[in-house]
Amino acid sequence: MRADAARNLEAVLTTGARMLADDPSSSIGAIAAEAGVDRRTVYRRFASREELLAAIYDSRLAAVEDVVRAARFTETTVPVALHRYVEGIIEVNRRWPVELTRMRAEPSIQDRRSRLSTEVDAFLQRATHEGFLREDIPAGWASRLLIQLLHLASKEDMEAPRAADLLVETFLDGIGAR
Amino acid sequence: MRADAARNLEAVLTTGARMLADDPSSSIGAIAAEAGVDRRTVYRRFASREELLAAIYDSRLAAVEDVVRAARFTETTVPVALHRYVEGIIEVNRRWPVELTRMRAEPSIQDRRSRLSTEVDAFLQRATHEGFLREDIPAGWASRLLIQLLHLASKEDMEAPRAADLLVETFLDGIGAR
DNA sequence: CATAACTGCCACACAGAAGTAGCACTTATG
DNA sequence: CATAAGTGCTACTTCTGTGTGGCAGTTATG
Repeated sequence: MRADAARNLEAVLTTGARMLADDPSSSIGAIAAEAGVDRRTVYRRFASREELLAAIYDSRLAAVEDVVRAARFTETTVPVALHRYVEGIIEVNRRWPVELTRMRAEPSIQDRRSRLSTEVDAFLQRATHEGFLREDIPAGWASRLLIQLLHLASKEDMEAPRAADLLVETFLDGIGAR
Repeated sequence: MRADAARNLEAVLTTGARMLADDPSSSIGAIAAEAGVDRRTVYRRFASREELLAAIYDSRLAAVEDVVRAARFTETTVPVALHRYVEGIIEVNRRWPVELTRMRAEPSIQDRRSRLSTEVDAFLQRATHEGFLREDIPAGWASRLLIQLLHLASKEDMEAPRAADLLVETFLDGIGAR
């Protein structure tokens, strides 16, 4: 692929992610215009709107997979892995702010998604066993809470590392006074 | 208004809220069908799609206003008011699961919305002064965290009071082990 | 039960977006 | 610099959703 074509493709994907996060019904024409490209150019890469969405979602998923791999959930101490994971996901959320829930149906993507959440769940369970998390909370609450906090921290106007610190502190200690 | 007409109107509003929360681009036809009503009936009440959305949003806003009023932010102790507020909003979120962010532009609605968030912010500030919340957190973090936790707890499969307890506990203490 | 209110259905014009086709033009790369 | 890759533009068809009109039929309410 030619270098400029790759640049255009990248622009379409990231711009699309940003616009679709803001308005899920954004038209291909609008996305193309915002990316500085003709509508026809998008259709040369993607046969349909669905394919573009799948490609955007795939980009996000790949980025998340990289973060999970780099976090080394099973090989590092809980605090270190948690910080690496949180900081990484915040950056992914900012670059690929796509609402994951929108992509039901795609079986292959669904599969990768559930594999990731299994890994995170296992990590949280390990954290519980090692005494970092309370044991008297409903099943699933920790993981859903973490996801929600990640959405929140990603939108916060601060550097990813600081946002990650704030998130982890809130996650573990809440914001109640001692 | 005739009683059956009122029932239909109610069905259109609540069904619309539910469907639009799931897919913001739901068509009026789809909403009408799901509500067991003809598409034309919707257009007899609302001149346009925008008006229907505004009416749905207005319903939610009114419900939130009721909850805030009933919470008595300035007249009750912090823990009691917080619990009342949280439990009330969870119920509102379940009956009117509309994404508020979608309604930018409407000036009158925007106004009521900002008034509500001002009241909540003032309450959280009072809670901080009275020693219930930490003082060393960034401005706005507490209120955005609370909103996010409310989304999370509303989707949880448990009675509103239990979900409220879990939320408040997480809000104040986090989920880290002592 | 008479009446007014309300509804369902068929039909229509209109707008916007999806997707497709071909051609002239530009530009990265060997 | 020659060439193949890539792009922009105009135009077209198709489809779906919005919004409107009219009319026959049903139903709540006095």
